[in-house]
Formats: sequence, structure tokens, C-alpha cells
Amino acid sequence: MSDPLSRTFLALADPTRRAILSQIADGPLTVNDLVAANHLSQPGISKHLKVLEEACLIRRERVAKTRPVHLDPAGLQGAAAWIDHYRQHWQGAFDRIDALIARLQDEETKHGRQ
Amino acid sequence: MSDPLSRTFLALADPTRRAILSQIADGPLTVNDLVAANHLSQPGISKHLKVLEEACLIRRERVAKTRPVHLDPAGLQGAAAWIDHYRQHWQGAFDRIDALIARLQDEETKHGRQ
DNA sequence: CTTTTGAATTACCTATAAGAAATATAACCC
DNA sequence: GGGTTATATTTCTTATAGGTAATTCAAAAG
Repeated sequence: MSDPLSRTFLALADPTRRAILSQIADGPLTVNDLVAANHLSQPGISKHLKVLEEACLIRRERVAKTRPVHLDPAGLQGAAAWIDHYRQHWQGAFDRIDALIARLQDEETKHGRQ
Repeated sequence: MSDPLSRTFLALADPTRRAILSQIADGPLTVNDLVAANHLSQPGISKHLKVLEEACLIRRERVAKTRPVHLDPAGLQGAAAWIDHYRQHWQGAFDRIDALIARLQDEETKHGRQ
């Protein structure tokens, strides 16, 4: 219903789902592994996995009875690209803030001296 | 209620709010400017701005009657940091995919020759 | 002080999300 | 086939999001 980027950010806007991504970062895990790692019911985990899958943040394969869950770079690619597009602006803002802080500290120092 | 990172990603999970960030990327705009730019009611815009502010994605100052809206790098800093932490994994996945594609193309070429 | 304008808040409605519990599907084992 | 295990789907409830309209607040202008 909503656009892919919104789906991706929405999927990331949940601590459990971010935890799942973190847990599969170093290799695939089964749904049961994820149920054990996140004290949540199995249907709850499956629902989160569906959200992550529709956001292209994970992929699921089929190994015998289990469905190992993998990181999918595609969804994160979109989010990272969007953020990168603004990074220069933020960087500019960082620089301005750094400059402001430096200036204030400098003036404070002068005050202290007088 | 939820953690800062979830608030930030949730704030980014809406096209109108991303549009607002885009519109103020090159300089502050007033609420009325944003109402005109996004066909949405004024209370609607104000509600989005509140979400963005609580996610530390914008700041609002007070100039006479108007409240110019600025980008705030703080919120995006958190989101970017989280994503960067995983970028290496995705990059690894990218590389594996690239390698796979290259290998498949190579085999296809061999097939074509035979 | 009254009016006007910019913006925030409230009230309300509808749609969707998150959670648990129950049930269904799918693959393996005997 | 029948049982078991792994996972998905459905159903229900509660909470929250997003939208509009009406009201309120705040600052400026006359």
C-alpha cells in the first residue's frame, strides 16, 4: 500500500525487528532460534518477519522443515541511499554547530580571563 | 514511550514527513510554507512537525509570528549510525551477490560457446 | 483593546499495528 | 497413512497513526 521506502523505515521502527536484524547479521537463524532469542510468541516473530520481508530487509529460504532467515541488503540499500542524500546537509549542520560551540567556548575563555 | 531510534525511523516512515525534510534541506520554511507545499491541512502539517520534532529531526525557532522549521542533524545522526553499523554486512552481501552474478554470467558465456 | 494572522491543540473518525491464542499448513519420521 | 515438529495464518483485542474540522493561543497591526 505504501511506498517501499516507507515500508523499510517502518520496519526499522521497532526494537524487536532491529534486534532480529542484529541477530541474523552474522549468519542465518531459524524462526525457532529467533523465538528463543526474543521472548515473544512464535506467531509474533512470524509477523515481524513478514514485515521485514515485505520491506526487503530479510529473505527466507527453505531448508527441510526450517526457514532460515537471512539479511537482505536490498531494503537497507534504499534507506541508506535516502539518508546519504541528506548527509551533506547534516554534515553542514554539524560543522555549523561545531563552529558555534568552538566560538562559545572561546568567548567563555576570554570571559574567564578578564 | 518508545526509544529514540524507533521514533526516528517511525518519523521517516511517512512520505509527507520525508517531503518536509526535503523541503527544508536548503533552508528553513514556515509552517504556512509547508502547508502550501504539501496539500494537507495546517493541523495536519503541525502534527507531522510534532512527530519530526520529537524524533529530533527538526527544530523550530520563533521569528515574530512565524515558527521557521530547520533540519536538526541530531535525529538523523542516530539513524545513520545504526545503518552504518550494518553497512559492512550488507556490503559483504553485495559482494557475494556481485560474485554470484559474475559467476553465472561467466557460465552462461561458456554455455553459449559450446 | 480589538482585529487579524500564523500556528498549536482538541475532538473525532477511520485505518492500521502489535500482541496473544487458536488453528492451519508443510515437511519430515515412523 | 499417522504423528511430530517448524512455521504461517487467522481471529480477536487494544493501542496508536493519520486525516479533517473546530477551537484556542500568541503575536502583530490598527
